[in-house]
Amino acid sequence: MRDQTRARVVDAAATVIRGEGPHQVHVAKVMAKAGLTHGGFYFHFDSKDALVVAAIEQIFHDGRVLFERITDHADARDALRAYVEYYLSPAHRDETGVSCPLALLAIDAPRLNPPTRRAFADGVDGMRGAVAGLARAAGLSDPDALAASVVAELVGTLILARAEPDRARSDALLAYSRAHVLARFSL
Amino acid sequence: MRDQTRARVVDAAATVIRGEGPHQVHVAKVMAKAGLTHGGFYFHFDSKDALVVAAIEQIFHDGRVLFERITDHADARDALRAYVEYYLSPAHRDETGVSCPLALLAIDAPRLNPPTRRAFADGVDGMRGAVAGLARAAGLSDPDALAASVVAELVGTLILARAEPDRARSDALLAYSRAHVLARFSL
DNA sequence: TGTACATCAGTGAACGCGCGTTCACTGATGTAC
DNA sequence: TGTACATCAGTGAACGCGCGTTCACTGATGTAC
Repeated sequence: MRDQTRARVVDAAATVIRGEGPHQVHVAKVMAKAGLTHGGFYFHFDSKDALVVAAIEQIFHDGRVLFERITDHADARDALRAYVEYYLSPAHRDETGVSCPLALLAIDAPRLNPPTRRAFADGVDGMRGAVAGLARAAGLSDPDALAASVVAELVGTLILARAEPDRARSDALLAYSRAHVLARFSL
Repeated sequence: MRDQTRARVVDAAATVIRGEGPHQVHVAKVMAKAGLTHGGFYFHFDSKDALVVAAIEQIFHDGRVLFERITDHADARDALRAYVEYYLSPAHRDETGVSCPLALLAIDAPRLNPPTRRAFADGVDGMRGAVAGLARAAGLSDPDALAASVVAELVGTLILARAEPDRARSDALLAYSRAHVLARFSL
């Protein structure tokens, strides 16, 4: 019961962060989203910051699960293609639920409190490592550097596509980077 | 006198946004930074949001001036090279003053209030247009699409380089993207 | 040139509200005997 | 099996502080005559 309630609160906070950013996490709002009153909050968390840390870890966890589901192919080249095509799709750009943590949090990362920042840095390492692993399995040269550079390109494109108010131009931005990244992966 | 004071307040707000993000702009703090008391704030601005809009416009203006200074070369290829090399330099990553507005604000853009969001979208258009102009002058094919894609790559790399706590790894990230972007510009 | 008045560019106190945190209390569930 | 008590998982009121906004006021400067 206790663990389930806590998980509901963390999920509610993660939803707020995804939709409105980390500084819009407010105790009473998140507790209400979870169907509770704010008074019981400190039975589950030491502070609001502790909740934010837990929610960001949850966001990275959800991101990893999504990544594994999308890249679940026997062939590493198929996995890379599926990943890039999903990452730079209009569906991913418009997704309000589980999505890439980096595109949600990267600019705020240097300003977050130390434990939150560590949770972020660990998440980025995991992401880059996973892409590098696929690149290595696909026989591409210098997979670590390639993965780091491509991840930066994917994240930048997704962020700017979400910032572009004109839908057609946003779609074009995604399409161009998609073709370019696939070429970099020799796909 | 009035205009000078207002400009000081806007600059103070821009400094706060650059260092701490748009949601850290507080009337009393910004006025104190400008050497004033908070009571006089509404003599210069209609609301706090109006100040944020003005500060973001200032940030884009400063960014354009910086861009023009760096790309002030007779040859378009020299200008592109200078731009990319500065953009992806450790100095730019560590710069706390005037810097690229996109790398500071892009994730927050969709959540800003409408006038602020418009100021952001106009700024992005100006940036992409400037890079596309240089690409066209350098004789590169499909300059608009190339500019859009490269800007996304630059922004993504700078954001992630700033988020990476390990300095050596951050430097490596910049170096790899630098080489890659210069190659895309045939430089 | 001097006087009266208006406007400018602020100051500093106060208000009201939101939000993080605390705390006394409560009904439901678990445990001892 | 029933009774007494402890613990769990919350509720709801209250506190204190920060922050956006308002307002009465003030000394300095500008303008009319």
